[in-house]
Amino acid sequence: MPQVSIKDIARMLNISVATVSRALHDRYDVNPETKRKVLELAEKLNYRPNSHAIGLLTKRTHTIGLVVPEIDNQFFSEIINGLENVAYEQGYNVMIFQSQNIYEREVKIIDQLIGARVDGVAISIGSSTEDFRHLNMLKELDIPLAMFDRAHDKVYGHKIINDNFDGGYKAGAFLIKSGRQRLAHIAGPATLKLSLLRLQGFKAALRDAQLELRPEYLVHTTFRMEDSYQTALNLLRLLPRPDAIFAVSDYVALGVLKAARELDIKIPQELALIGFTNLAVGPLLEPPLTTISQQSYEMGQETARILLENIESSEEDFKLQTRIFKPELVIRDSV
Amino acid sequence: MPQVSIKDIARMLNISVATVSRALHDRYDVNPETKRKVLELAEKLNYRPNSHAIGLLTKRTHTIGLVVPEIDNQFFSEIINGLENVAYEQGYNVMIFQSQNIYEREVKIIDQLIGARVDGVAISIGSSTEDFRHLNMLKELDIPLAMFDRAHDKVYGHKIINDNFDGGYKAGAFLIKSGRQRLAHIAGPATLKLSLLRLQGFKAALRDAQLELRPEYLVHTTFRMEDSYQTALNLLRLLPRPDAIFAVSDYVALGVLKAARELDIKIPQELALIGFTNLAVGPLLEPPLTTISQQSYEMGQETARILLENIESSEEDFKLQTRIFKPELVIRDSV
DNA sequence: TACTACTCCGTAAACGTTTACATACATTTT
DNA sequence: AAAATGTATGTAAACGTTTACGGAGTAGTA
Repeated sequence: MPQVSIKDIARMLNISVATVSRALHDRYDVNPETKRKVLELAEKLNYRPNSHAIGLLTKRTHTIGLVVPEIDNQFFSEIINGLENVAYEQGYNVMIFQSQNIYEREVKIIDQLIGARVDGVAISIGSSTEDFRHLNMLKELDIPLAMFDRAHDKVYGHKIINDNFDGGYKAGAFLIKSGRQRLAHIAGPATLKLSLLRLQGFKAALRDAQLELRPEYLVHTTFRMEDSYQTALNLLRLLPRPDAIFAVSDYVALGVLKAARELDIKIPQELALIGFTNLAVGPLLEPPLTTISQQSYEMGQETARILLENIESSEEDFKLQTRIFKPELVIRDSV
Repeated sequence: MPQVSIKDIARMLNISVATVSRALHDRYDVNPETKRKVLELAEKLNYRPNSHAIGLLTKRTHTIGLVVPEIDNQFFSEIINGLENVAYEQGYNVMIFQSQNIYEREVKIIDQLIGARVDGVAISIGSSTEDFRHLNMLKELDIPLAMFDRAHDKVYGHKIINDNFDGGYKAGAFLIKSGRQRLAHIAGPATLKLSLLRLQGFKAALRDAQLELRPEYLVHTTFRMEDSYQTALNLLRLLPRPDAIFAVSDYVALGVLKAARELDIKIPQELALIGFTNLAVGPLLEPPLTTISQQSYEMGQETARILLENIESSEEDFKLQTRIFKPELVIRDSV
């Protein structure tokens, strides 16, 4: 059974497609009796308007494209939730895509979103992306763009980000305050600005306490737990061993936790550990994880709000917005 | 700058749209020189084919719709990953939607997917869904449907599920084997078949050991940790207290863990705990969680394979497939 | 009567793309 | 010389929908 169109309904009722369209949209100039018949038949035949036809004609799809590096990461899935809920309330669909941090995939996704003529794009840029032409193309095509969490200055778009320097500083300061001396940092990919900012904040905290970050205590990893586990193992085998680790994210902290357990290192007695993100599992770990919180759900909401405001605004050049969330220290038992 | 179309290119080169289309598709009957010009201009103007126009004309969108109850649940996000990777390899896009377990949302999502003329739909049915007309409508419209994890017999579609009875049985048998007597079960929503099957399997294991499930030791909850935490608190305050809990999912087990910690109940000494799913955080908990594993990533892959095979098959009535994954016991320290 | 006003509906164009068919010219074959 | 073949391109229809415009019919008004 092929899907019914407005034409089919028109033919069956011996009226024109225009009348059917008007009836379905509850327009004023259509006979109540005709309208009734149309609505009844549409219902009976399970008519659903073809969004491609509408998109083609109106150039509005009421769809926003969402690109995240990976979906099986609670931080991003919470952002998705916040973003989707706001979009949903305003009658927009969200198409979610994952770049898997692969540059080529990201480019292809953007191409598809352009092809699908989405009304706007929200993205958290992948860690391997160093060429931003695909993103700046959106500006040329008048497609509003919002970057959340992972933004880049070379890209024209709104930014919804964390004060990562501040978060890094807070982490460092708290570790120092707890009496630790040999502070280490497992940083994120160097391509990400947030990695650098958290590192800089962390360094600043050390500097303010007249401490220095030993080069061998600074290592980089990806956000995947498997990687960070290996990295942590290496770090914890150094002599002298660090007595505190600031992990660039809670996922990385999970890797440290695993490595510490394997090496039989007691947390927080022998090693203080602080993460970043504030995942929901944090309080359930042993020990419950001290961390720097990011308001992921709220970031998602805010991203949607800014993007939708831009989309619905008729102004030629809508002003670029930057929204910076303040990270907060969440004290539990791992420090 | 509006987006360029094939018409614009045709006008600028003083040729017809047909020629442009042929050039872009690398057809045989087009002058190499013309082709070169077209490709160059298309590149220069950032031409991207309008997928709505193509979808409208060809009735094929190379898109599959994916509906999950919630995305911030590692089980589902791993399924998404498996599914998306397979789809991606075969040149299909995946549009991801969440129903939030809200029936009305699920219906609306299906309507949208029909409107978007997706080539196929994969869904894990929401826990509040009891009317399946929206799903069976897909059959009438010749849109292939695959249900994963949460399927229903009244719906016409492929099934990619777990042997939940077997999983429940294995959980019960293992708890009994470890010497526990007062077994309790925190079950999932009664609307879900998987809840009932896990429960039945669990009961069967008890029966085979001449044990009975005391009515007050059987409680229901949702899959949200907050709910299960409350439920677990109540359960653990009963007298006599259960000495073993089979949680319908790892998320629920996290709630139990939290409740047990709050009531200062030692696991596994005073309480054995077994979950279901095998989340990635399981080994990192204290104690590491014993659980029944579901092969989420593989389930996602299999769902995509079956669905795509159906889509690409030209057969009028492609035979319905059922794929049952065997759950396995993952022994850690919580029992 | 002749006008206006209103109600209801149809016509047709447009969105961007693909493709069957037709056409025009050039080249080869008989 | 005429016919056949080949090459490169154009024409036009189709997909499903919305909407500006116009027209027909009816009813009310001057």
